Amino acid sequence: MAVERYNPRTTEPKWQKTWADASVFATRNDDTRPKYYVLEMFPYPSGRIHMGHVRNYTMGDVVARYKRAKGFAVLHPMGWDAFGLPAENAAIEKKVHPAKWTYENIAYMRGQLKAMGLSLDWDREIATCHPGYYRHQQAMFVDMFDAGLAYRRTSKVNWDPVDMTVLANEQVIDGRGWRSGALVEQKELVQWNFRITAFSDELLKALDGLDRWPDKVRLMQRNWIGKSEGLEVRFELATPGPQGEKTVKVFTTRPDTLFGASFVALSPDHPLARSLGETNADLAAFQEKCRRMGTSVAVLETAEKEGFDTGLRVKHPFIPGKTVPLWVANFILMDYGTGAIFGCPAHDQRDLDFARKYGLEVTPVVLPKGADAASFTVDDVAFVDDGSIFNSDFLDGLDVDTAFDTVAKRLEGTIVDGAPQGERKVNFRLRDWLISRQRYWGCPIPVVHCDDCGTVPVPKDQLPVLLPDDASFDKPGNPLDHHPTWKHVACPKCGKPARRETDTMDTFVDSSWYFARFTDPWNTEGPTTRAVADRWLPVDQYIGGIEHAILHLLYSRFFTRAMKATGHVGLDEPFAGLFTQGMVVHETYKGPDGHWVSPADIVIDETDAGRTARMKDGSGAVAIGSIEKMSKSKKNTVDPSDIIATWGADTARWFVLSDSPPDRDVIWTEAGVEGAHRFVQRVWRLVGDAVELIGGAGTGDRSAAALALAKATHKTVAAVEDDIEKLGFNRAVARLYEFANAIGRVLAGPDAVRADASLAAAVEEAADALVRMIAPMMPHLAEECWTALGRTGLVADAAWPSVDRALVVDDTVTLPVQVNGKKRAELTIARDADEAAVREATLALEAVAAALGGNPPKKVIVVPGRIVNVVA
RNA sequence: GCGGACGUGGCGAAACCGGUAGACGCAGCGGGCUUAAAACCCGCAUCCUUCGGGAGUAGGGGUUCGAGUCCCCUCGUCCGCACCA
Repeated sequence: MAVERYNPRTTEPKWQKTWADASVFATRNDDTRPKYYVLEMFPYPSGRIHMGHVRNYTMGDVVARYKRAKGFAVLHPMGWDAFGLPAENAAIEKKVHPAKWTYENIAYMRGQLKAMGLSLDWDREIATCHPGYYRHQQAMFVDMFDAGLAYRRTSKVNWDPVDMTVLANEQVIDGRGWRSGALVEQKELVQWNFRITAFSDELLKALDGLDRWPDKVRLMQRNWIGKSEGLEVRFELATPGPQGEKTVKVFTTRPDTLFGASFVALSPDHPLARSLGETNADLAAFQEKCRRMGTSVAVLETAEKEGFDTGLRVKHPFIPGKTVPLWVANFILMDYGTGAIFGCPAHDQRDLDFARKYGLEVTPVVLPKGADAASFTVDDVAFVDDGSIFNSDFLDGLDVDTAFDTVAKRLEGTIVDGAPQGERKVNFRLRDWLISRQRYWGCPIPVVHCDDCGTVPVPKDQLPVLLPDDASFDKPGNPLDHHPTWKHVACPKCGKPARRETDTMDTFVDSSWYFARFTDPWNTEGPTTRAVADRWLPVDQYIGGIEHAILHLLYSRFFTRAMKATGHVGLDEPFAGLFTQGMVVHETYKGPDGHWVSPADIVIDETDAGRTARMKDGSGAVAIGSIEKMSKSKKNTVDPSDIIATWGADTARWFVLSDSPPDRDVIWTEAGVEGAHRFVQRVWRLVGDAVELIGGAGTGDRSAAALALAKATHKTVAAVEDDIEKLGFNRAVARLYEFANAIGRVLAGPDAVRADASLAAAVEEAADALVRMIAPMMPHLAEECWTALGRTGLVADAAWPSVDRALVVDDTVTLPVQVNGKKRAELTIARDADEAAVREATLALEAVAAALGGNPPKKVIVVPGRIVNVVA
């Protein structure tokens, strides 16, 4: 028997055409079967797909094809997150219009995705930069404006004074603009925001119901929202501030430590700090220095803690005559709480670092359990846990919670400057969502500014507000702002000359509702068609990178609520199931000249002595570096198109599913790909070999060999099904390898199969099941095998094999037998044997008897179906 | 700095609820087939060992009849931090 090698290069395009011609994966909105919506995070059209996309879309495709086989009406669409910075950078650097650049990238990447053989409904394809998409986004912005969910306020941005442009945080490198190298300044602009904080509590509470989300993502979102219950305390200034300020309001979650307060600190942008700065040149210089740090929280908080003593003092609320100094400090954020804190160094690490640096008092007021009040001191490590309060007058002896309440009650009842000195307050870390971007390639914010009428939303019948095609990118600043005519319009209300808003929306807005648009992308009247959206949503399984754990997912959760409030959808939570997949990583290599070199240019030699590498062109030895995220700068990328051209899409798909658990990083290796390809050929050979032996009528009782194979088949189907349901693709792959080995062992003896009709029938069943099971993972190979087996139709339309439960469970089990927790023997016994029988059989074992040495066991622990442990 | 995760053979991993650590794959080694090579097939493979056994899941401690799994501490790596997507 000679089976030709399987040739993916001819086979894969053939089946892709077959699927496309028959519209196999086009989903009808009137399909009445139970629905299943599987979605992968749509790509940014950067130019070419990368291995991360291959992994992400393969996983989604396995789920989509599996659910189709299980009888669901599957919605599995694809689109493009098409607005964004790189298109504008390309316009500046390569003089190509962002639209042209973007649409060309989309065309190329669409071809790459199609070559992967994904079961996508391409009829629903959308691009967020298309007016047919963003017009609806503008309409929803107007709805949200009317509902009070969109508003303007002043916020800080990173300003590049040379390029005269706003910089993204990633464009600020060591405090300087990435292109100009100029020191970045903080600048205040009036900008548009979405009122996500209106939903703070709800977004927090609803996390509990998202039981098909990873716990880590829910925890990260919980911490991000950051609900904390505390107290606002107004400290009285010992002498009034320059504007006559009498008090400073701080927010604290630890009022119990008030007696340990040794300073009060203001954000450099706190109104009182500002007014003090007006008359104090040194303070103004300090504030100026703080403003040169950019706006990134990570930078602000990792910077060396610095402060400035204003010279003013505030009165301690409880200790008559005591005052503490008022500082301005660089690590106090104006956006959180009241922009001011009181510092209790003994019980807060950051305050302690600050106090040690500036020689401020450190008074411990919470005593750890068992510590001695007379000798307890705090040196370099703050004590932040619970304990009993001391050094604190009327709080002494109380625990932290009780002291909190006592302080709160006392301050609520104290009147300072005409108001209670303390007020209980629930504070959130979550800030409103700043959506204004001073950029061209984004969705224009549909608003007109009129001197008489103020801020006027563009009426819906005048939407979309289109981007002008003829923008110029060679001048610094926002192309929309310096466009000669675009922003000059008549006020929609009074008709007088007015100005368009020139800010565009954050691209996170685009990706906050695309999943809803996919349900009816053909609707020209509105963003969604309610009945259709309500049928398909929520997304049953959403798959994407962990890097989106907070922002994209939280914004989408908010936007869905906003869409509900404005009547566009009928649900709160867009994603019922979430899976976050790991990255594709690769070894790095440095060539003889010390520069990074591409894996495509080297050869790896593996021997007993280890792995070495050299240049393919013979130019010298290559140093093998660490395994890192694929990146252009380190040249450790692999182009999916090259892989598909060389090995075929099925090989690439199989590899990214096989090697690592899907939520962990997978290391791309050439050897691993070769292994995956060997399996492709192996399946093809197995099916070819099986075809020669099957087709007879397998009737009557099964032989022992046939029963064994049938059991292997049904156990494998049950296990693979379970694995795919849990997205454990690497486990499913391992089981399919084992199953192929089992089939291979039977096919190695073809004469035995020919002599045993029941075995031939079992082989046919096994081959049939194997093909159906690999179909979601290697769809082209599966179709080819399906045809070879003589099946009609497409395996893409075939059902998932059903499991005969009677063949999955065995009559006997083999239990490990431990003595004192160490394995000493095995016991094979009837599966339904009761505990007494297991105990008796265990004690009769030679190894157990020897270990006991004639003494009775102290204890025998029998865990049914699992283990026996004898305690001697 | 804050928040979140991860760490198991030469390598990627498996072990689902606290119950046989290392399934499956990669690389390696030995053998078969072959004039030869590739492909393919079979086998060996955590470490130490006096061959009885002992040690072992980043390191240290704890709970338990039993810990890779639970708890505490330490170390290392990775992700996010609000204008990259």
